[in-house]
Amino acid sequence: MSSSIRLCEVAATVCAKRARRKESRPGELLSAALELFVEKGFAATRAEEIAKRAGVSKGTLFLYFASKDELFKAVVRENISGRFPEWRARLESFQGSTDELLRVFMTQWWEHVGDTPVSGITKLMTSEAANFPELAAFYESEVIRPGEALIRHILERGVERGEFHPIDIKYGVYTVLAPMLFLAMWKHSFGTHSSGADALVPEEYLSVQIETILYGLGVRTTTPTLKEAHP
Amino acid sequence: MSSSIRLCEVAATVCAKRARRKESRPGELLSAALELFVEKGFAATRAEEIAKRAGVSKGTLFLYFASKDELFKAVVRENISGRFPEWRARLESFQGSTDELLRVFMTQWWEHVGDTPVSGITKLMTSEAANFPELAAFYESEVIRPGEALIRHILERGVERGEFHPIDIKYGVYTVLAPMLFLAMWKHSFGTHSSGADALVPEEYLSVQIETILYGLGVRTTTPTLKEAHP
DNA sequence: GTTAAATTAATAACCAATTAGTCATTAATT
DNA sequence: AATTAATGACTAATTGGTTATTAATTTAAC
Repeated sequence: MSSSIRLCEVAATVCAKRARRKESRPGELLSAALELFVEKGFAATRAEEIAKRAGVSKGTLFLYFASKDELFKAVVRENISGRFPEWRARLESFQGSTDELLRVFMTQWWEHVGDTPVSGITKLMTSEAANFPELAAFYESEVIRPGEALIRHILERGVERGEFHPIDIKYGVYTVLAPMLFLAMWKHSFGTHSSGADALVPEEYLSVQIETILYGLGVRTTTPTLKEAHP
Repeated sequence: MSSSIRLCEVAATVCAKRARRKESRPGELLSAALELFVEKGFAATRAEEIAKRAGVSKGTLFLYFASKDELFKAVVRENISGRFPEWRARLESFQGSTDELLRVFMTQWWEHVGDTPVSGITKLMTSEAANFPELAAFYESEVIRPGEALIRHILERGVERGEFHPIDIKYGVYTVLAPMLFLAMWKHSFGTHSSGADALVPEEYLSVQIETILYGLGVRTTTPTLKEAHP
C-alpha cells in the first residue's frame, strides 16, 4: 500500500489507521461479505479477505459476527429475508390482471435480484447446500418457503379469478421458479465468460419463458412462440 | 477397521493388503472419485478420501492421475464426453416425429443422466465453474457445446420438416436446457431432504415441461395445461 | 480548558487443524 | 535378482477462530 491514510465517514476526512467507527463497521463488513461470497462462494471465501476488503483486521470481523456462518446469515437477512414483507405487500396491493402481475413479478425479480449481486446468494446457496446443512435449513425456511408462497399467491389469485386454468399449483410454482433459478445459476457460472452471438440475453430469455408459462396457464393475449414474445 | 482382509478382483478371493492390480485401479479410482465429487463437490473432496474409498493410499492415486484436476477430467470423459458419439448416433437414426424425438431425448436424459450420479457432475461444474476457470473451459468445450449441438439438431430437424414453428433456435436451446439443468441442480441441493406432499417429482415436472415446450413450438397433439400433461 | 484515569474498539501474533502433492522405502511379481 | 506397484511419512501452505496487547475515546477531576 502506498499510504495508510484513508477517507472516512465524512468525505474528505482523513482517518487514522485504527479509527474507531462502531456504527459503520457492520454495514461495511456485510457489503464486503456479500461481494466476496458472490465472487467465490461460501467455503472458498476467506474470513481474512472479507476483513481486508472492509478495511479492518480479521479480529475485528469476529468482534462483530460470532462466526462465518452467522456472518452469512446476516448477509441473507440484510439482502433477502428482510425485504420479503415489502415484496409481499406490493404483491397484495396489485390491482391489474393476474397475467400482468406475473409479468411484473418476474421482471421485477430480475431487476431487483437477478440482475444484482444478490442473485449470487441464490446461486451460492444452491451450490453449497449439501456441504452446509445448517445454512441450507436456514435458507430454506427464511427464503425458499416464503418465496414459493409468493409465487403460490399469484397462481391462486389467477385461478380464483378465473384467469388461469385450474392447474396443479405445485407444478405451477416450480414452473415459475425454475427459469429464475436457472438464470441466476447460469449468470454466475458459464454465463460469465461466454459472450458471443449465441450468448443468452437474460431479459429476452425471461420474456420468452414468461409468455410460454402464461400460454400454458391458458392466457391467450400474446403469441407464445419461442421466437419473440415481445414485439 | 476390524480386518485388513479384502475381497479382490474375483469374488471370494482374499487379497493381501498391498495387492498389485494395475488394470483395475484406474476404474476403481474413477468410480470413487465420481461418488465423492457428487457427494461433496470438487473443492471439498479430499484426495485422500477418494483413495481410501477406492481401497488404496493417496500415493497410489497420484500414481495413476497427475493431479486432482486431471482426475476430474478423466471422470468427465468416462461418464459424459465419451458417450456423446453414441447419443448423437441414436439421435440421427431416429425415425419418428420430432415432437416424439424431443420427448425421447429428455426422458432418456433423465433416465441415463439426471436420475444417476452423473447429474451430480452437471451440478458440481455449474456450482464451481467460477472457482476453477480451467476446468470450466474444459467442461464447456467437451460437454456444454456438444450438448447444445444435440438440442439444436433436434430443433432444426423439427423446423426443417415443418413440425415446429420457425423459432429462434438460440432460445429454443435454452428453453430445453433450462428445465434439465434446474432439475439436476435441485435434486443435488434442496431436493435432497425436502420430501413432503409438496416435494417435486422429477418425472412429473419434466413431463409438464416437455409438453409446455412442445406447445410453445406449435405442436398441438396434447393439452399443455400445467396440471397433468400425461394421463 | 487541561489532564489523567477508565473504557472499549481494533489489532496482530498465535493456535490447532487441514491438505495437495512428493519421495524414499517396502514388498509383490516376474 | 530385477522390476515396479504400492505405501505412508513428510512438506509447505492455508485458515477459522482466539486473545493478549495497543490505542482511540469518553468521563471525571481539577
